[in-house]
Amino acid sequence: MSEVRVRFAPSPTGFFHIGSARTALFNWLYARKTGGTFVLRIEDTDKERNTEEALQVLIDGMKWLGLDWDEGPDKGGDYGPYFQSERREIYDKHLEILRKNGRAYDKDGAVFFKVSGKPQVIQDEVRGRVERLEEKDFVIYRSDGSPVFHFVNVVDDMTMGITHVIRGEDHLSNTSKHTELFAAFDAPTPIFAHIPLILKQSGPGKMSKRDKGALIEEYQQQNFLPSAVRNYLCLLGWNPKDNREVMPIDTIIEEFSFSGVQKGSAKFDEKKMAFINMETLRGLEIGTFSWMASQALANAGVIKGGVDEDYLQTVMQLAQPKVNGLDTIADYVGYFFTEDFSYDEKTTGRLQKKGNPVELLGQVKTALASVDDWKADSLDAAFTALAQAHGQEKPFAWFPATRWAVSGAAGGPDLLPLLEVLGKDKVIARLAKGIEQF
RNA sequence: GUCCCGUUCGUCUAGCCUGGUCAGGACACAUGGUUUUCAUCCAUGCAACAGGGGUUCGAAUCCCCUACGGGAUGCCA
Repeated sequence: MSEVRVRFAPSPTGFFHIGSARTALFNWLYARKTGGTFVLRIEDTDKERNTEEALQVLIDGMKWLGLDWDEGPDKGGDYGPYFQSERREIYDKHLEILRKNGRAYDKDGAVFFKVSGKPQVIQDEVRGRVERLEEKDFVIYRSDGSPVFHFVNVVDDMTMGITHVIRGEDHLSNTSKHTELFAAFDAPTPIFAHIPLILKQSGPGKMSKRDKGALIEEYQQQNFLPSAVRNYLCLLGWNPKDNREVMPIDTIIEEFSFSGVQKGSAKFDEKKMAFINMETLRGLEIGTFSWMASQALANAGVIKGGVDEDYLQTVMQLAQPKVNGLDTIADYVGYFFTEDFSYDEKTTGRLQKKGNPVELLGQVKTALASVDDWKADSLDAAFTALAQAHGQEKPFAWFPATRWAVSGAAGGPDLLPLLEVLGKDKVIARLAKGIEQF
């Protein structure tokens, strides 16, 4: 373990915002890169909003993204408690220090902090030297007796031995308040790194919880790969300075540095997110892919109960190179697992316009019924023989109707392997069912 | 209003520190190809240094100004 101690200090609001998630991620990356400690501290001072469920959303999201913490809720640690609501004694003790220093005074029923009047110099790891004068004394305890954010934040960072404060740029202007406080406690100032904000993809301003893609819960629900979401989030505001984009997390940890962090804020791009997700999906081991796909299929109600592992994996071998997301996998390969699939009406109409599907399907059914060695090669031979019997070189004329009859769709995996995997009985039965549709 | 931060293709960005490359890559988009089909794949194309002034033989790169965007200026966090 190195000396580095970083923290993520969210306040549980009932949702996990993408911007918060990225702040957590950058802290986590830095901790893992340096062999330091990643602390999760819960800023649950707002009694009204802080429910058990709200905390759970946060914890689920963190776990889903694979951002494990070394100290915090469920983990404990030597610097607890890790809930601000349980640290009141510590705050009050520190208020007394400031009072003794002559840096805190009462006014209008509240407690004010007396600023030094000196410009605060922040050596920011991302932005370089930033200088700002904190002009006015500010409130550290409200008239209702509760301590305010700036005060508790500094006291917590100080007492928890935080060495690096990595947070959103919206806190850059607040930093002069914080350095004033650290100095007043005669405590060393942590190293700051202010990371850019994530802006909404269209229109002005930062992502708000109402924007599409703003909440980690959405990605969980839509069966995005957590590693892909995490990868994309890394790329929003950081890059390894070469052209690599889709990378394993170990590589990102290895390459991560503040010099690679962007100064300007970045717009969220759902298309790129989807692309990274697809790329990540393609790179999965077939076993992993099959397992995840089966979860998605089960959620969609396509799979009920157990499925034969070998069959599942064979189907997924066809699907993996072509599918672009797990949220649509049920549409793409659902018919492999259930007879309860629907025929695409547009395709039905198109087939009727183009020729006589009933006749075509009847011919295919007869041709395939006599195939005993049910392999793609033999099926190819049977189709070719059928074509040649009708004076055609290639059997392409029979393909669209066949695909439609067995899958209900106009597109999908390669037809012959598809038929092979589906098996003779199902194919013959579905050809018959297809004929009845007209 | 004041203070702080920022600004390269539509988007994410490389290049800037240590001036000299047709300003590179990716997503998106367009066209063509492959494919029975398709959500894949391949090829090609489109497209940017916010504006103005300096410094310099030469500026995306260094300096200044302006504009625009964001943040702070709360007894919110």
